[in-house]
Amino acid sequence: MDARLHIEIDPRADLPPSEQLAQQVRFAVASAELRPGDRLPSVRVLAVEALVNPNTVGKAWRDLEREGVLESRPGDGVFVARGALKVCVAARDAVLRERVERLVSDAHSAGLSRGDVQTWVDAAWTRRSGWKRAGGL
Amino acid sequence: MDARLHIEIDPRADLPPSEQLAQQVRFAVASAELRPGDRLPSVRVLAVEALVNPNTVGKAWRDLEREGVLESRPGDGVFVARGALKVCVAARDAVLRERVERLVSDAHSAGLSRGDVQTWVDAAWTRRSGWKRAGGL
DNA sequence: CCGACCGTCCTAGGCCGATAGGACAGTCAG
DNA sequence: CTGACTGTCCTATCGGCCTAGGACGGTCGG
Repeated sequence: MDARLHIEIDPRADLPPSEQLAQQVRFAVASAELRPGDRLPSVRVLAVEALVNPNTVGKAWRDLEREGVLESRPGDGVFVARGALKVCVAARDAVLRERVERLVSDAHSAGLSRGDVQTWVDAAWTRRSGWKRAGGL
Repeated sequence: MDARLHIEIDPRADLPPSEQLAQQVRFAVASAELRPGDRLPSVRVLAVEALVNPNTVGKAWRDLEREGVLESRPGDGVFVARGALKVCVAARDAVLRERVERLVSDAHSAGLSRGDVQTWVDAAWTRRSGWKRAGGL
């Protein structure tokens, strides 16, 4: 039931730490790495691991609760909510499609060809998953 | 010689306005839309068009000058520097490859397949450039 | 020379988010 | 009950970045 998730926060990234935290949870739920009923690390424990302030973790948890991803039981812990998977899959698709959109838009206006981007995506994917066939998960 | 570039700033984006400004100039140079010797709009004029503060434009111009992209001639204007193209192409590739890397990394950890991303990229590109062949510009 | 434009610089303020540190109540094992 | 844990809340404070407004000197056409 207890989830051990390897959170990695980059304080210098474009997104604020609390949002990085929330997104990593959303993605973990969407990929079924986190499942409804799982208990997340406590605010203070995760704050130490992720090298952020407990309030920052609390903000992420609160945001996710408002989205229906988490369920908070004060005095007990925070848990992945029942309808979380559907919410997170939708959020994941929206976020990543938007990023693809902006990437392509910028690449296009910067003078890159379609093939350049395709090649880079392919190379990055291969580098990450070795030589497995397309159709991961 | 005078460059008319359509700058679009989103004050709510992840990147601060001055950085959006700088990147749009870098990309315009990389795509040869802006060429060495071209004069850029004055700080105050562009500030009005982009709906930002003149100081914000000034900061972007200053950053780009430090990179060797622009050349500032006080009392006259700012111009695209001689070695700008090489610098901007390198910067463009670095920035966009990094974004591809993070996109693929996130998509992978979020449970998406390689085909999902490839399809999205392809669709986005086609939507943008109609049905032209690969190898745009 | 003069005036309009240019980039640069400086001070002050506001906004947003993370940080620091503490206080509170609920839950649960011993 | 006690103590250790849980989430929540509140008040500063700090930092980055944009905003506001003004002042300075250089450049150039008339």
